[in-house]
Amino acid sequence: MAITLKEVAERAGVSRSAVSRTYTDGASVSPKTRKKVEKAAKELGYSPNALASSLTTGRTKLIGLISNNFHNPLFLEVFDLFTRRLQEKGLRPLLVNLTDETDPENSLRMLKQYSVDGVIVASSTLLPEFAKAFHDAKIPVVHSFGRFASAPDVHVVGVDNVECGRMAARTLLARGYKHIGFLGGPKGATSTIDRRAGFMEVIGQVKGIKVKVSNAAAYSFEAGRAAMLKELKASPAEAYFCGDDVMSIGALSAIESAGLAAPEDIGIIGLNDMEMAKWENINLTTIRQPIKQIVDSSVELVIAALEDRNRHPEARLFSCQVMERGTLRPL
Amino acid sequence: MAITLKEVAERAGVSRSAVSRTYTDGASVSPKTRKKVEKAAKELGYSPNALASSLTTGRTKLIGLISNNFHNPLFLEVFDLFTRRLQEKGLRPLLVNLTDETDPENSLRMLKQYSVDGVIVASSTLLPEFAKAFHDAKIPVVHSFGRFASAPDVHVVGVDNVECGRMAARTLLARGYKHIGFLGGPKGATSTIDRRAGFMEVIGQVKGIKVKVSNAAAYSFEAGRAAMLKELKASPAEAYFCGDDVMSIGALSAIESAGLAAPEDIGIIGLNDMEMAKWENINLTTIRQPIKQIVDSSVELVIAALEDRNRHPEARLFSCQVMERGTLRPL
DNA sequence: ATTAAGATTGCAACCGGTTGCAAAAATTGT
DNA sequence: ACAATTTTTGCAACCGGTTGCAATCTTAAT
Repeated sequence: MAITLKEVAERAGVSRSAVSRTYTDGASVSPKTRKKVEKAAKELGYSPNALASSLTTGRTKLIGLISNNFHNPLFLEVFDLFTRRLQEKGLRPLLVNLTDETDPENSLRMLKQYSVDGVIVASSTLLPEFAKAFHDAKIPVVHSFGRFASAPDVHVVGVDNVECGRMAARTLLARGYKHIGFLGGPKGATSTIDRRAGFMEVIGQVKGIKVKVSNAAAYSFEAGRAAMLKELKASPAEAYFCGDDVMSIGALSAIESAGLAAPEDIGIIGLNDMEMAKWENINLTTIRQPIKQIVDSSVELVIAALEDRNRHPEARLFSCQVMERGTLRPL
Repeated sequence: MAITLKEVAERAGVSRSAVSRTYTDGASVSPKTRKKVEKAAKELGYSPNALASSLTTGRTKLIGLISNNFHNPLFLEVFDLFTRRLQEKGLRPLLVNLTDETDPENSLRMLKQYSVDGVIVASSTLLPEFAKAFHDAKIPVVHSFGRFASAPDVHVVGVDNVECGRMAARTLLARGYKHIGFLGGPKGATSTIDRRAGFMEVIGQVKGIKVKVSNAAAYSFEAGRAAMLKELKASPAEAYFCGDDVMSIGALSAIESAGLAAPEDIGIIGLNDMEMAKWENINLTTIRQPIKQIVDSSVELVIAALEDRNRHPEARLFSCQVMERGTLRPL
């Protein structure tokens, strides 16, 4: 077993409180005792047990990081950013993979058992109700990449998907496309619903534009490819706004398989700007989500939420930006 | 604050021990008390505090999952598998991102503070010494995707990289390539060193084969692309064994940029078989690492290690397999 | 030198559980 | 019905820390 407070205290010839106070900042310890304690601690190789201390302090510095996006390369970047940022802030991510099998009920209970200080739900496909369950259980929660609401139930950090839809539509129109397609993610996904609304709103304001709407079965390569192959059989549009980058790459692959090319025959604009999008052989024109800012802001917000448990639910939105690359014809 | 044991005990009209025993399997409780306790617990919404119990039991069911591969898409799959598997076994992954800035010392201390039951180091680029530090600190550790050693210091689960190198060489030779290239990952990476050894061993046994060896700066798209662009300037080989799939895709992109094609002009064989490798527009011939087996075996091994702390360090190797796709000329 | 104020210290109770032990209750056998 | 077992139960100590409080020690001021 590891070295304990008591052993250090004995070796240093002081009380257990003295040792404890040495490792609690703001506590009163004389430089002399501190020195003695630190010496003893070093000799024994002592490091305080964070879990034991959490018992009395009520803080574990554990943050539940919940996601169900373990197949979207963007989320590898997201996890990278989250883990780094949390580490920087002295917090530890307890990772939960919300697969279809694990029922949410269960992961909530588990996170309660480990008394996490707060929870970050990182997913665009998860329902707001899920995040709300934590809120109801009095656990500070922020829904990262969640759906915007003007009076949210829980803290949300993400992008305005409606605006993304508008942006995509404007981008396509500006390039003179007259017959355009919305190739969304799964029909039920709130992100898809919102983007579609913004998209149609802009298109609706312009005369003489033909629109096609369809949905892929998932935000995945295969689904994107399948959906585009289907499009290509019926009369395809001139350019598509795809659900996300992975789907876009699937669509590009379908276009290529059909002996066509982007942007010459069909234009594609994606969404996310994951690292891969700028690989030279993909070179995808896409709408960038500022994931670093979203992550940093989420962490900041969860910290704020656990400092003030009654903080009013807040929505933080970041604006996206078109990354001009090679899958849409030039302006 | 959450409901505690004591409150449940009072409500159920039993002692605290009775409540505790209700949630400890193997403990002796009569069906009658159990029922009373469960009723009270349900009414109050009680769930036991795992951290408090860890104090006396010495088990947290927390497993440190350490990695530095947050830019390799394969590792998203790996994390997916690890989190699922650990969850299935009732264990919780505490994720640590070992960036260049965070010194290892630090993460060791942190994991001690959270008294994780065990640690899984998931990385092929991390030195065995790092994993050993945990071993020395008496924390059960398995180095997943680590370097094979016949008398390992610590549990290792992975593939035999020397054999992978041989396999790659044989595959290229079987296809009649006479001038072949080894385009490794970073020079110091043990995985690269081992694969190169196996590769050269096989090549050395055959007469009349010309070999070129070079290294990319990292297991990354950019590095793979840069390295291949450099190759293309000097007289390139007919086919290359690339460090991994991401590098391979970078190399393919370089080939394409140069107006050449794979496999017609230059053949490529990668390593890993990440999901993306089978995307139709990539269609990479590669050597598959059985990551599911590696992950499952790692979890099993870390569990075994924490049940028997004196278990002798063990190396578990899995064999790889060539995935025949479209970037090498046919047999 | 004396006193008041401030800083430091140790005691003991507590955080939310677990567990060895002995007493109490239930079960078994005759 | 009674003794011998076996099960169940509560007490109390403990896990590794924190913290309010009162006692002690310093320091500064008169």
